[in-house]
Amino acid sequence: MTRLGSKERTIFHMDGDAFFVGVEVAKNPKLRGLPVVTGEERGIVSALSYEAKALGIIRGMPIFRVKKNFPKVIILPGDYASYARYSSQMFDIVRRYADDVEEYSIDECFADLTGLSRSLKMTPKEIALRIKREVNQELDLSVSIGLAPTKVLAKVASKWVKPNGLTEILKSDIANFLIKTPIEKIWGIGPKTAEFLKRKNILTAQDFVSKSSVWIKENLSKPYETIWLELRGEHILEIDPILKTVYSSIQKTRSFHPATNDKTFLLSRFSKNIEDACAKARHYKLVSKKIYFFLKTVDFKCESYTISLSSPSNVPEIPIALIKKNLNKIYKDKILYRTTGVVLQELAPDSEVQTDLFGDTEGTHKLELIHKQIDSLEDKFGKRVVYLGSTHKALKQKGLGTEPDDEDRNLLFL
DNA sequence: TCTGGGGTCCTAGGACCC
DNA sequence: TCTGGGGTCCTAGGACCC
Repeated sequence: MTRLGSKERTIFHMDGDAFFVGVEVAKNPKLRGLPVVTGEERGIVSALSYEAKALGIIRGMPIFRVKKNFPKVIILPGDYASYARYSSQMFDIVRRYADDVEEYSIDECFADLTGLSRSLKMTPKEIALRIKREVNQELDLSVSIGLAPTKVLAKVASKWVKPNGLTEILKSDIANFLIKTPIEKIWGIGPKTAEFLKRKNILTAQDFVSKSSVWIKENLSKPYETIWLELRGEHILEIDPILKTVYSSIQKTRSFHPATNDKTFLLSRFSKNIEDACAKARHYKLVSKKIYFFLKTVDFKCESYTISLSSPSNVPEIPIALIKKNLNKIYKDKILYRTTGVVLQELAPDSEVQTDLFGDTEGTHKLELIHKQIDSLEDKFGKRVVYLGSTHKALKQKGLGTEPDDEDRNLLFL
């Protein structure tokens, strides 16, 4: 009998190199070797090639500045359908070798290689090399891979050599890596905690793991204790191979320029947020019990309010009316706002919710049927062939979002 | 990094109850 | 009239991730 608990693990982490741009180059090899950025549709750089990085461009830089200062850079809009396709092909290659693959984000995955060496007659490093080569040859994508006893260490490893790297951290060798890892580079330690730790003279990951367990418990919350253990080589975080089809919340937010305090306009933005969020909820067959909505001011302050629905729903009409009614809870006259956003919370599968047709005083059921029809129209004719009249104003302003001209669109007034 | 959008998880503290 | 100690549940908000 083997005892899994006591066994050394080999955790694999793979990270796409400049993934969005990588896919663009794979789609169009003429772009190879050129400075390329994506994010045109958002107005800021979301991904950039290493050639673009070498020029001094960074993530989040406004596109207009790229155009002005770096006229030779190729600027592309995001093509998320392609990214998703390449992503799943990439993960499928990992699945040729490992059973449990966790799709952590569109360009990252974890896998447990423990025990595979025997059956595959390869070392973990050889397996990783095979995966890397297959991703390379079949998808024309470059990835960096880390191998280590835990997930947190595997993240350290995959970042060690980039792009196109392969790094293994052996248990006996952990300290050598941690000495050279600044505290703020550790997965799960963000700016706030890094600042706190630095004030305590903890500058590297090695400084961090040298602290006693008591000190960690007294000074930090639970997630940091997990990180502390994992950095010491103790396996805590499991690989979670369940595919993401259930959301616990769905969020839609959009910023606009210039900032405004025009209530009618803000309401139309909320209307669009709600429409989009509800469409996604219907797509995943989820209904929401609570609507959280917020305004962000020009100086990035947030005012929010939560509304509970009398019955779970995924149609936009009722939430929109409720936001309209409650807007004054968060809206102040003289303040300029730059963002509206909504979050559908407490999501549950719509099958679990009994539609109470007799108590349906608000006509919810009818609305659900109408929206199902609209959804299938959109499948056929494209997004936003039909939308609510209350959203119209949000789409009217040009250059705000990604929407095409709306001249010949159909409005639905309810 | 002068700041876009979409997520998750954890905690402190209030409300309420015995 | 004043009062202890403890539990649960919920919510808002912080921190972090890609």
